[in-house]
Amino acid sequence: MSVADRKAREKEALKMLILKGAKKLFIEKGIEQTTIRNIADEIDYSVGTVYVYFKDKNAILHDLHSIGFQELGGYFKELFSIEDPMERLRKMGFIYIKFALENQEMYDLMFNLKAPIEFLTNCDNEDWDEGATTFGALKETVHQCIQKEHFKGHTLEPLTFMIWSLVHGMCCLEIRQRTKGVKFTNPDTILYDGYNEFLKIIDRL
Amino acid sequence: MSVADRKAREKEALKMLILKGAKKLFIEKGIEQTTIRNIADEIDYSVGTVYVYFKDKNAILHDLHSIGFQELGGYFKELFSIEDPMERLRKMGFIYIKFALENQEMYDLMFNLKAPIEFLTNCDNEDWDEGATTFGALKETVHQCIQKEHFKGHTLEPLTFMIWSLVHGMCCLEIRQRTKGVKFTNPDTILYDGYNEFLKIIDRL
DNA sequence: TTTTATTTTTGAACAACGTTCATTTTTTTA
DNA sequence: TAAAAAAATGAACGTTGTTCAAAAATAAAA
Repeated sequence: MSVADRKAREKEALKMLILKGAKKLFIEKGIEQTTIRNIADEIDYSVGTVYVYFKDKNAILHDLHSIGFQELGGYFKELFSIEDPMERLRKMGFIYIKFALENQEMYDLMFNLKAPIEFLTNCDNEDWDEGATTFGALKETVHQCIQKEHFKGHTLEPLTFMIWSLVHGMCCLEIRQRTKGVKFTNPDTILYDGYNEFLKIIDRL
Repeated sequence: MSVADRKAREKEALKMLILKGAKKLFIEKGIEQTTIRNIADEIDYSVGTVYVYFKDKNAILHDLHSIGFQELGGYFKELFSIEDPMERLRKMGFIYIKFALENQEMYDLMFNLKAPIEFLTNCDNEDWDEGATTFGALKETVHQCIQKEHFKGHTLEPLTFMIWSLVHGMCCLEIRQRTKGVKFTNPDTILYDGYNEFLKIIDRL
């Protein structure tokens, strides 16, 4: 019994080692530039071993995308202590942007790359649980704002989606380099400047 | 003299033929799933010929991204006749979303894929003219709104960027399939529903 | 027209990729 | 210590983007 247990633990450990190596290389040189051979080299195993623990590259990317959501959850932790939902909403956006800028490759993987969603589709999995949960957290905060008489005349779900899109859009444009070359007056702070315009608006709602 | 002219015209024609074939396949089966060999087959030329007319795959993607901006310009044409800048701003967003939904692969290429920007970087080109021009058009409309006493207390460039991000974010989430699996009540109309929430807000500003 | 020069097109060949799987090595069990 | 099971291996396969010497087609010169 204990042998099987240890084996299971070792299997899990090696799986994590692969993911850790993959993440390191992804951050170092980009996801597209990282090959399975690179990952195998990084952790001193052969290519074949990687394929014993992961069906394909999409499976690695999906698991790493899930880890990304855990890390985003870590960033969000400090929000729990904020009572006022409007205050929490404001801060949530800032943290979201901060996470995206500090973890660009992971953010790309979580919200932009096709691989994690393709993996789910291949597994006949209709739902994107990580996304649904995170969106649910934002929706709950917006819901509380509405209960406190904010956002009069608005509909919860579309409003929440609009807010998500607003911050996501900024992060996306930045990470995919669409803010470079557009000749902003203040390119370095445009994300936070843009978000502040949003804050100015909702302060009045 | 006329021979050289004809040759130049033929060169241009073949270049366009390659782009046309590439675009067809991109729309049919996706950009990532389309190979140079596919493109060559499509237009009954060999692989080598494609490389005579384009430095690499990024060059094709960049030229096609420029064509995409021309097409977006076509969608935007009807905006010129709208006098009221607020009305024009509202409609601009709708058309932007419409373009994105009706030309998903092209939109992805224009605003998401790294290839066109990588191409510019490789050519030591700092500027992304197509993006800057389109952003400029939006900025001009927002500027006229401000002149008509709308958006009091807001700063032009960050506000414009925020609006762009809002619609881009929605299109991006949709195209990259992040709206599927999140269990929206009305997944089919969420983009327009979300944008309508934005319209409700700016109607009061 | 025939020959030479130039331009255009070709597709085999290369390195690198994701992926597979028969074989080898290691570990567990008898 | 020997047999069985599990884990790890890396050569090999099909595809990819890309290159480039050779071939084919066209233009210029004779």
